[in-house]
Amino acid sequence: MPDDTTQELTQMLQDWIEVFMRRAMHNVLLFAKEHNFSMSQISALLNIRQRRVCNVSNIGDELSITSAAASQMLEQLVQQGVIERTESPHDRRVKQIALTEKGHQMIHDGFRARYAWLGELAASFTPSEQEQVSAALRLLLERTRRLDVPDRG
Amino acid sequence: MPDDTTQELTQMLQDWIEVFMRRAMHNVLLFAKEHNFSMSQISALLNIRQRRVCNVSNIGDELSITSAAASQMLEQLVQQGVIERTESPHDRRVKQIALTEKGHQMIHDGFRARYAWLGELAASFTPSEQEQVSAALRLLLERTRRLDVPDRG
DNA sequence: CTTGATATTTAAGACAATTTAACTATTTGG
DNA sequence: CCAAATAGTTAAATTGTCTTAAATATCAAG
Repeated sequence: MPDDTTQELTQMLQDWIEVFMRRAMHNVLLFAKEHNFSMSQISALLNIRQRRVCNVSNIGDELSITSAAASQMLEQLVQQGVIERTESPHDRRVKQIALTEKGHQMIHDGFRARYAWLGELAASFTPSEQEQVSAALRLLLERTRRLDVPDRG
Repeated sequence: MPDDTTQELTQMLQDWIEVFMRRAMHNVLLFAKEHNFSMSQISALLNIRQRRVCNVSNIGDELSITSAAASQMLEQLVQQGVIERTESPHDRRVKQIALTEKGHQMIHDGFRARYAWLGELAASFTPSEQEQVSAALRLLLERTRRLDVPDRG
């Protein structure tokens, strides 16, 4: 049974995510429409970005689609020049997928443009509040990233 | 030109959102698959939940689809019993859309189940850290909600 | 070298979401 | 009361994504 402060923080995190989720969904839908990406492709791009490099079936597994579907979807991303597909030097059956410079740039710009409101939000705090919130987010980030890489540091 | 602490906080928020976004996308895709909802439907449900009540074209505008498409999509949600569609008393042309009790429950349960990792995350902090992070999130929430309702309080 | 398994690709078809166009019902403004 | 505008629905056609099935290429093991 979690104690009071744990419960309160959990609730706080859930509230924050609910509020943020709507904005995120809206932004993602707009970004997708603007760049002619499907939702799967957006999700794939975010994944590739995180992993830096992966293969076709990784993406299929992640999105719960067949690797045939993943292959077709990734082909479109290659055509658009946002990812590159190279033969793995270790196993010539597998194709290594990675973002191109253009792909990196597009995602980066997308985030910057889409989250201008974060700048507004940040500026609405007093300097001391800003430091307090920054410190808290730093803690959160560090722990969350630890969850992303469960083993082998 | 924003000052240093504003910039740092903005960067922190962006980093947090990037990390969170991947997890959110993954969770949303799973939730959609599980309940047989399209991405549009998920987004519609979140919107209806926020607005409490709205009409068909509101949803169309929000998702950037025609109201014909919105009408068809909402019809499915009615069939599944998660929203209800009633005639507006003020203007009999418009239909008021709102979540049913079942719809509320489903979204609530979905959040709770999907974000169990937030409990883990919360528990990984010391009590004093928990209070620090809670306080920061409370600040963030309050300001963000203020952005959601720009005018007429 | 041969057999079986794995990674990916391709083509064909199924299915779902969206648009277009036509239509009904209702309101608004002269 | 009438004409134009608005909100929503329906059907047909379009589009795009996914699955299935078959094929290719490579690896791993005997």
